[in-house]
Amino acid sequence: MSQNSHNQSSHPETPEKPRAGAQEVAERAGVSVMTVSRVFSGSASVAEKTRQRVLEAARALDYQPNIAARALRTGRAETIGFLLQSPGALLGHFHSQALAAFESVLSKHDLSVLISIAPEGESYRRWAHDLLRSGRCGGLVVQSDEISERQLTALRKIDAPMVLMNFRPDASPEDFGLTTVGYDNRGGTEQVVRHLTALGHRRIAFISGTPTHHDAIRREEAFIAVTCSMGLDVPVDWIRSGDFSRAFECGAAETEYLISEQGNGPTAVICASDEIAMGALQCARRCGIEVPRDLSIVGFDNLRASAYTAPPLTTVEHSGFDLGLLVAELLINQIENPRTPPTKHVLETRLIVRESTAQPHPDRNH
Amino acid sequence: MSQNSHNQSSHPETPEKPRAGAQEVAERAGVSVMTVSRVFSGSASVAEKTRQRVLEAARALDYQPNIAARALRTGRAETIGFLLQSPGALLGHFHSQALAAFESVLSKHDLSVLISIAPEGESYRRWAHDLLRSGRCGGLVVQSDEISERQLTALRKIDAPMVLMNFRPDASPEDFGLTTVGYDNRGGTEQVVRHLTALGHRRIAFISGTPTHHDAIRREEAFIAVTCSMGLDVPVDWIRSGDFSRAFECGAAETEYLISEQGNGPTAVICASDEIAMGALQCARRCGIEVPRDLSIVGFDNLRASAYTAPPLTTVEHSGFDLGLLVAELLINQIENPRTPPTKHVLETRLIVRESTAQPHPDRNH
DNA sequence: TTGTAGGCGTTATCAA
DNA sequence: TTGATAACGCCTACAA
Repeated sequence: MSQNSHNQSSHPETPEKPRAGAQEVAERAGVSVMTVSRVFSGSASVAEKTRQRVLEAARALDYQPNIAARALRTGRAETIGFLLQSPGALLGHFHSQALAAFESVLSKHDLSVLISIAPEGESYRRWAHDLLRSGRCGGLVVQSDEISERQLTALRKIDAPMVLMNFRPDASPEDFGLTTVGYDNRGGTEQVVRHLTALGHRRIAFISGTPTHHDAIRREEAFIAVTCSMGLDVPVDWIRSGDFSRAFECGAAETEYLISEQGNGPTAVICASDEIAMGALQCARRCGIEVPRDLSIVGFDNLRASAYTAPPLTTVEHSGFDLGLLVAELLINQIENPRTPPTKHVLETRLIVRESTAQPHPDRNH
Repeated sequence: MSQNSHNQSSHPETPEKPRAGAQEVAERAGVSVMTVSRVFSGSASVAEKTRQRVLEAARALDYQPNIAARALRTGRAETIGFLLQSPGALLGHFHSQALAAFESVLSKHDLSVLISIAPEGESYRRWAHDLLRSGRCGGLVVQSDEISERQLTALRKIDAPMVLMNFRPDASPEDFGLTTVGYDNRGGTEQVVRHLTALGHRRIAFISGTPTHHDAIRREEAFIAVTCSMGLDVPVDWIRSGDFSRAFECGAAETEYLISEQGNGPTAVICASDEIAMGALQCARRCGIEVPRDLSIVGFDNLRASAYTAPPLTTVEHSGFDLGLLVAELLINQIENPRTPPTKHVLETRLIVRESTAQPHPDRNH
């Protein structure tokens, strides 16, 4: 819409003119439009004195280069799409944190961030493709927590700056030809298991997340691999599948199942997220199971609330903020060097020990 | 960047051409570019048969109208800026929810959502103004939780579709000339106080949020007004100022202060947010104060975790999702009817009674 | 219902 | 270091 009737500016000599273009600025500064263009795009060299005159004229006229004209002319969109798989994705603290960090870096590079949530029933590829093709975006960040192999293959065909955020990074980047960033879920899980075994636990259960979610898959895989390599015996029904979108409920329900084998159940439960762990905590409380005396519970994510649960939760920290910074950096690099080969990045995680874990109670230990 | 080398499409007859324009589509369909334009902008009527031919040609060529050219020509940006006051704003579940809802509505109208976080040390007005002036945005949603009167006055001068999200709606819209949407903090607070007095509480304290935050201000004002009108005596130091950005810590610290007056302290504490209440809950637990027997605690927000605290939290629910939907609706209306007078909207809140509130313990009651 | 001409504001190219 | 010119792809007139 942009109805134009701005006529207040901190500058005294403001005109009533609705919208100044490079032409007006040029006239006022006594130069050509090209010089104005050069000053604002920073492309070629302009004599310092001329530059100042142009800038002054621009300020007086409240001039801003028209982004649409620029995009049309250069064929480059100064906007990066941040693609989320579902509306719920925004509610997770990690994507929010990543987005905030991402935006802060991009805005410093005069790049805008466009948010787009996956339209129901449309292929990932078409969605991403359309954003690029219409000129809306010059690059993409794709939240790929639950992306399938097929969708991934389709995405590879898209030739534009792109970073996959939180794709399960088990293959090498050459294998799928895309730059990815993710957490070291395996390392985090291993730290948790070692922490528990060091306390003396041998009977450890696992409550997983959404079965298609890469974080859940990786954490579960790692749990199995690590417990196995340590010679721990984990009954198959101690690995419970869960659902991140109904984390609390599911944590409670699965915990109820696990503690039903009185005296024979696990002495510790590792949850694929802190929210699941909070559900587990409530279930234990309701059933009269004391944490950590009767049961140790561990989460994953280190939400802010996790230091304030009863008892405070032992968990694995990983920073969405760092993720966002890294994604921004990689994307900008791809824009500046279009032929950069894809790379894979794994961010560190850190075990935070609080009060929800302790030695197993002697009565329940072997 | 958009290096063009897409050459895979579900359609068989895909060309190697990098990027089809309306011209190519027109040729292929045997019509003029104008007809193509009409088909895609839906502006004028086109014979159904022609329309189909054009659509088919477009599909074959993978044509998408160039958004920059359109914006340049029409002077209309099909992008709406969603302006946040701080990176932290994204972490609150309400803004995330609102954003998700907002995006879902806008995308149905072929409008894009641009995220922008307030640059440090730049005036609100300039920030908003630049986004509009550069043609990046055709309208704005401004998160105004902590906007000052001065900034507000400056914003009024901007003439573009705009909605203020969560501005303290105590003046009538004509007074400040801007459309605003917010929650009924007063009503919510009143419900909480009535709930507590109905249980028999007479000694009620309040832990507020960030002093400049409109929600905190309104909730605190409402608390004072309601307790006063009910003849409750609230010592001045029972109204504690807080900080939403350090909510947990501050909830714990202020609660510690409040319970230090053993036997003479409040029997109930109302917190300006659930996170503050979680801090309060932890403090009580640490100090051996049993909730709700010795102290009732109420929050505000109904976070998902609030049903899983120990004990589950009595709180006030308000929907960020509904907020986002309403904001979208109002903004679209302003775009379609540029001269719509500003309006003010207040969303309902709802008391959720859980287990953190109960009758005051006889020993501590008068 | 369809086509023709022109220009939106910027930058690439070439010349001075 | 600066300027003139053309073109980016689309849409608003108007004419047919």
